[in-house]
Amino acid sequence: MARWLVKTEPEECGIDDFARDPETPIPWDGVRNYQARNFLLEMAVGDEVFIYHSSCKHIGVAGIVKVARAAYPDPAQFDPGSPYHDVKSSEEKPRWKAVDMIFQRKLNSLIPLDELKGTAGLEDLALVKRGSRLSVMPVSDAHWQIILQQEKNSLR
DNA sequence: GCCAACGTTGGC
DNA sequence: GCCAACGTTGGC
Repeated sequence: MARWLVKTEPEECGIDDFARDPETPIPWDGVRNYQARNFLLEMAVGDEVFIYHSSCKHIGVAGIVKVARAAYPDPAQFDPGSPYHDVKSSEEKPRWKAVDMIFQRKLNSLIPLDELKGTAGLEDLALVKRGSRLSVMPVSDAHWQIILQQEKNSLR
């Protein structure tokens, strides 16, 4: 099983939106970057995913969701009314993908970005690298465990 | 294929 | 709101 991290603006779709209806998968759409899309394509049902809140008051890792449906053509790319519409994409040759994700749990407390940056062992995580704009990224087992350990540490 | 211009991301 | 960093576009 692989593990991932995705960025989102909580105003748009944060961990609380998953928690509100924990039995219902939510489409993860609107990814319009090739590197991020390629990671979406690698996701398998059951993979665990950190939800990271960006561009907001409390920036950091907020919770965990699971992949509920593997990659399929993102419907938004065909919708002229959508901000994610892509005129260069077609039903025959869809360019962009979506996956569905479902709630797993909220972290006991949000792990802020500056804590992630200050933690030994996370230097290689794309998230903490300067200028990184990648919105979907793999998380190694080691990185995953370090971040969960931070959650435990914050309880003390 | 190069690269300047442009639009977007995202922390601050 | 600012702006640095980045990805994409399009002329050549």
